[in-house]
Amino acid sequence: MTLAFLAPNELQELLGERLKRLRLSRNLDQRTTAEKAGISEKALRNLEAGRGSTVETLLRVLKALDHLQGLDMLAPEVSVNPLELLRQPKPPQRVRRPRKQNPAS
Amino acid sequence: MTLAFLAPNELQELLGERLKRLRLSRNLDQRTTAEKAGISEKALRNLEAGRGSTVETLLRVLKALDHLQGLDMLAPEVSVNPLELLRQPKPPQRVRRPRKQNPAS
DNA sequence: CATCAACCGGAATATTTGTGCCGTTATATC
DNA sequence: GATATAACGGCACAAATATTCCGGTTGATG
Repeated sequence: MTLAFLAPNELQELLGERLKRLRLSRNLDQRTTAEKAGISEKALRNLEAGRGSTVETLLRVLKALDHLQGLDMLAPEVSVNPLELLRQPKPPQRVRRPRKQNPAS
Repeated sequence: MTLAFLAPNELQELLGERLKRLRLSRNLDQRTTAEKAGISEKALRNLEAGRGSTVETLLRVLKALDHLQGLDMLAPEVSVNPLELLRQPKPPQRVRRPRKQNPAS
């Protein structure tokens, strides 16, 4: 809940700190981690400092830290609810907003 | 385990698909989601298509979808193990690799 | 089956991030 | 303490992403 009150760059910093702790717990230094991830040391430093990164950099680092399972929680894979499956043959591909009403007629 | 075999851009696509499903389950369209996140619709489309995004864009969208809790699983906050706390006053800030040996002497 | 809006992707430009290199800081060990 | 080196931050340039605008496609609904 407390996370919801943080600004985007504060969230980035928080994420960076946690990734750094994760790396340290794996007993890896920035050099070998960056090398394993296929990115530059500077990109890793920027990520850990919350200074801005790409999603690709983030995923590469997670993979290098053997922590890709975190993805499942970020956005869980579909659970095929057997009950819903009978009533909705195809899940909605798009959202429908209520039609605009004629103001006065 | 199966995630570990995917290439970075495949991971990005997978993440994008899941985020899109998450948005649809919230019954939100791209326009209002992007607006709520403070980004352009195109940036959201690129994210959902796994076409490359920044960490900031990702975090903004997660926040707009009320799914910041996913961060905890991505990189969990420190659990202050009371036992370790006694023996390690300060957690290591850096990793130490074995010292270079003198080849022959 | 016609309609309307949600969704999509391309192009041009602005902004941000990555890379490589550097000197500096600081921390774990001797 | 002295030392080795992991970690840090700045800068210039290359590369990637964001924004804006656009026309086209498609799926949910009347």
